[in-house]
This record gives sequence, C-alpha cells and structure tokens, in this order.
Amino acid sequence: MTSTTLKKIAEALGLSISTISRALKNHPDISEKTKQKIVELANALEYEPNVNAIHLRSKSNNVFGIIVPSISNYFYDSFIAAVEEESRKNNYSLMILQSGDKTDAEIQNIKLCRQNRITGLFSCLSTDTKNYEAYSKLKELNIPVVFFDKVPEEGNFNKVTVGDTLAATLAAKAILSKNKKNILAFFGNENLSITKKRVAAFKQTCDENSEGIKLKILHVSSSLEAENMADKLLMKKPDAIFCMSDEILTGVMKSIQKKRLNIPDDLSIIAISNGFIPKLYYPEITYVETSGYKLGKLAFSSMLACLNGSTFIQEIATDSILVEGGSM
Amino acid sequence: MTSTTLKKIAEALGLSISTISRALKNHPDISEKTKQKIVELANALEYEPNVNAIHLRSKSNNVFGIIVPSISNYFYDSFIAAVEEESRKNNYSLMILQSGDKTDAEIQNIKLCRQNRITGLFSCLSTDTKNYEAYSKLKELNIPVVFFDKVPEEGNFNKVTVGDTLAATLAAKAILSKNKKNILAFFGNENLSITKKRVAAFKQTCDENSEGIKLKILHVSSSLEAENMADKLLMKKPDAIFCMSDEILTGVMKSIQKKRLNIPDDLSIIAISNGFIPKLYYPEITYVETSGYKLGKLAFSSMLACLNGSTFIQEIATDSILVEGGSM
DNA sequence: AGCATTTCCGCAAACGTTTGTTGTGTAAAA
DNA sequence: TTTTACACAACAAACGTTTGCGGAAATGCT
Repeated sequence: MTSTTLKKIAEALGLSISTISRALKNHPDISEKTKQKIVELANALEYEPNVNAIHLRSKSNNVFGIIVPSISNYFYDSFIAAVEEESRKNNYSLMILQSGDKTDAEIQNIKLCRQNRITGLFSCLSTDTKNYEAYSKLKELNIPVVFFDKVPEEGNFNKVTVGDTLAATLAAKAILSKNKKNILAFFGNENLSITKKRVAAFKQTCDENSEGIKLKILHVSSSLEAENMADKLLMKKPDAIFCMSDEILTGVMKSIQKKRLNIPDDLSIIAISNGFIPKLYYPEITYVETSGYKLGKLAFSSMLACLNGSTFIQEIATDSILVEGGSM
Repeated sequence: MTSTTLKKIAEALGLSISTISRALKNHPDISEKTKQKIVELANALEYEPNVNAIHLRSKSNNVFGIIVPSISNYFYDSFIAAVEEESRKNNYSLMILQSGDKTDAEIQNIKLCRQNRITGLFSCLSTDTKNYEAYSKLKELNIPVVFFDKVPEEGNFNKVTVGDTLAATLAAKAILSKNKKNILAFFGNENLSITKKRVAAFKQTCDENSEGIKLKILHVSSSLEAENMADKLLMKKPDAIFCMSDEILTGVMKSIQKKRLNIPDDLSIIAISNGFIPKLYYPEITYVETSGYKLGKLAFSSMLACLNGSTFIQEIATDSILVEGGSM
C-alpha cells in the first residue's frame, strides 16, 4: 500500500485538493460539515502530510543540522540530547552528522546540509579545520551557523563554549582552598585552544596564591597515557591531582586504584567533567561541571536568536559550578 | 542570497531546465561542449540539488529513521554510530529520534518518520510499549522495520538482539570455572524480556553444575538501587558477583570501593557490557561483550536485506565473547 | 423582487526535480 | 534529390503541498 495523500482523499470525497488541504488546517472558508467529513476520512486513512512536499513549497524546512566529531562521546551525546529536546519542542527535526574529527568528512557533511536546505547548523570544528569558507557560504545563504565547543578563532561567527577559563580557575581555587601544596595537573593536547585557556587560567590562579606551592603541568593525549604518567608520578606523592577531562580522569583513577591509594586521605583529586564519570567512583570525584547538556540548550537559544533576525554576533560561554564529591 | 537551482543555471545559459539536469548527470543526449559549459557554471554557483524536490519526485527518500530511548547512553550511542557509518557508506541519511523510554514519544516519533516518508526504521521499544499497531502500519506501507535490543515478543517482525542467553551462559560458566560457590547475581527490571532470558540462562547454567552452589538472584532498577543492595549483601561475603548491565555494575562497584574490598582477592566480579565501563576500573572488569556497535552493523544488514526484497522474517542475535579483565 | 454580501469551494500556479516524448537541424545513405 | 538516421535539446507532466484568486450559490438587506 502507498501513503495517503490529499489527492486520494479528494477523489474519495469528490472534492478538490485545495478544499482538503484547507479543511485539515481548519481554514474558515470550509464549512463545518465538510470539515468533519474530511477530517474523519483523513483519520481513517491515517493521513500524514508529506514533509518533502511541504518543504519544497515553503522553501524553509524545519530541520537543523548538527555536526559532531563523534556521537558516542560523553560530552557530545548530551549536547545532542539537549538540542534534540529543544528541537522537538520547537517543531524542528534534527540531522545528526559525524565528522570523525576529519575535515574532509566535515566538508562532506556541510554539503549534505546544504542539499537538505537545512534551516540552521550547529557545528563543532574538527581539530585541524582552519578554512571556514564552507561556513561563510552558508551564512551567505542566510543559514545561521552556531559553533560549539571547538569554535573558529576568528570573530565573525556565533559561538558557544564551555567556560574554560572559569572552570579551570574554579578547580584551582578548590585545590588551593584545601591547602594543597604539591599539585599535579593533567591537560590534553596542547595545541587546542581549549587546552591553552585552561592551562593559562589554572596556572594564573595558582601563581596568585603561590606560597610554597609546587605545580607540575603535564600534557597527555589519551587515557592510557594519563595512566602511565600517573603510574610514574604518583611516586612523588602529590597531594592533589587535577584532570582536565573525563578521559584523563579515567586514566589517572586507574593508576590510583592500581596503587590502592585512598581518596581523599592519601591524595585529593578534582576534574573538569560532564559529571557522569566522576559519579562512578566512591567517593565520588569532585568536579567542575562543564555540561554538554547546558551547552546544547545555550546553542539552541543562540540559534533561535539568529532565526529571529538577530545579526548580533556573539560568543557565549557557559558558567561553571563546582560539584562537591568526596575526593577533596 | 538564495540557493542555486537548475532553473537559474538554465536561464543564465539560455538552455532548458531538462538540459541542465541531464548535463549534470552526464546524460549522453547532451553534447560535450554544452555539458562543459553547464558543469562549469554549476560549480561556480556551487549548485547543490534540493533533496526535497528529488525525494518528492522519486517518492523514495534515502533516509532511515532510528528510535532509541536515549542518545546519551553507552549502548545506544555506539549502536547509532554503527548505523550512521553504514548509512553514510550506502548513501542514506539518518533521522535520529529519542523516545525517552516513553510510549507516547515513541508513537510521536513514528509519526514523524511517516511524515518524512522514510525508507526504513530502526526501533528500540520503550519498556511498556505493548501495542505494535503503528509498526504494523509501517509494514503495510512497505516501510521495513528492524527492531533492536528491546524487541516485540510476537513473531512477525525483524529483530536483532544481543545474544542474551549466550551472554548470560558465558558469564555463569566463567564464574563456575573459577569454582565460586557463593554467587550474587544482579539483574534489571524483571518484566523485560531481555532480563527474563538472561535470568533463565544464568540459572540454568548454575543448576547444571550445582554442587553446593549458593545463588542469590536480585532485581534492581537503577544504579543506586544496585549500590544499596550491594551495601547490604556484601556483608554476607559472596565470592562472586554478576551484573547484568553497566548501570548495575557501576552501582555495585561503588559499594565495593566503599567497603575497600579488593578485586579479585576478596571477591570476583563479572558483567555483561559494552566494554567501556569495565575498562575504567583497575583491575579491569571481566565482561561478556554485547556490543552496540556490532548490533548496529547487524541491524543495518538486516535492513538492507529487507530493502532488497527479502520477506524472510528473522530474529538474529549477536554472538558474545568473554573479555578477560583482572576481576576473576 | 432586486441587489449586495457572505459562504463555500474549485482553479491554477508554484516549489525543484526527473524523464518520456517530441521536435529540430545536420549528415549519411539511397 | 529524397529518404533515413542520428545527435542534440526543448516540452510537458508528475511528485504532494499551499494559497491567491475567482465564481456560484445562498443569504441578507432594502
């Protein structure tokens, strides 16, 4: 069987297509009697409008594109969940695309978005995307773009980011307030702007209160590397460890479990995180929250602002809060 | 600026729309000279076909729907990732929908799929969806449905599931082979068919080797409940614990960490899992793998079979393997 | 009764494609 | 020269909607 269309209903009832269309939209031009007949049959036949046709005619289809490096990631998945939620509320659909952190795939995805005549795009840059032409083109076509998490350096785009500086500052303060003196701080890839910001803020906060504080800063690029580093450096008896991300945290925690160290007696630990991973441990790890979910909500409202004609380019950062576990 | 269309190119070149269309598809009817001119201009104007129009005309749009309880879940996200990968390879797009494990939202999502005239649907049932009418309707419309993970009890659908029976059996055997005698087994919601199968298989395997084995079976519905249960029952010194899912595992592990028990010296633990969570601990938890990723690949090939005209209804289960950590 | 409104509905065009059919012009075959 | 053939391109219909416009019948008003 094939889908019900306005035409089929029209033929069955001996009415015109336009009458059916209007009746189903409750247009005042159509009499109540006729409306009733039509609605009845439409229900019986389980009529569902063909959105392709609607979009073709209206030239605006209610679909947002969203490009992430990977769906299965404890940050992006919650970002997506938030955007999906809001989209549904506002009657939009979502087209979710993965770039695999590759520029090629990213470009390909943008193409797909254009072919689908999306209403707007949420995008997270691949690590080595430096050319924003494809995005500029989108803007020329009046398709708003909201970047999130990994955003272009230059200014002419809408961006929402986690509050890197604030988050790192909060974490550092939490450590200092506990009077820790021997701090080990793990950060990710040092080329990422997100890393740079966090390192800078963390350092500065420590420096401002540097009475006999020993701070060692490390860069690791995977959970395993973090674990190995920790294996070595835990010998030096740090009294506090900072982890810039969940990925790093999991590596460090393995090392700590391996050595059967007790948290927080033997050492304190704090992370920047979404919140899921820290709650897996006992005691739960204290963390500064950088919520993908919140970021998603923020991105969506930024998108709506664009759609409502705001040409105001802005860069918003989520605010961060400290969530106390028992690890400090 | 507005998108480039065939019409615009046609007008610019003084040719007809159909000529442009054919030229861009490299149709032999169009001379090389003309083709070249057209392709050139199309590139310059960055022409991208409007898929809405294409789908409207061809009546088949290359889009799959996929309904999951939640995107941000360590099982479903990898399932989605797999389907997305295959979809891209085969030139399909994906429409990802969340049901929140609510039947209402599930129905709403199916509606959305119909409105989009999707080519096929992957769906995971909400816990208390008992009425499959909406899905039957889809089948009447020649839209294949492949259920995954949580599938209908009745027979008339295509289903792919994790090999529940095999997985539980493998886990039980692993425990028995270590000569454990006092086993604590945690399972999820007892109404789920997935739970029933696992309980049955686990029990049976234990029964078959029941020389003085004490097996206690528990049902919990959240990580927290698992933790609380474990808090109580660890007093009784079980020598092996089985966890049916990651969610349960995380709860139990918190309890174990709380009590500072050593794995595997004080007790053994094994889980059924995707693999991500078990690898967070040290020692890594031994688990029977039920890969969302593999399931996704399986689901996709089942979908392709349907699309190629196979009317053969089948229920496939992934095979499971034991992944040794250090927890036994 | 005569005219002006309403009320209700159909016609047709448009959105951007694809594709079967038809129509030119030119070159080769008769 | 007339026929046959072919290369090339245009025409037109169709996919399923929405919507401005026009028109017929029914109603209201004097």
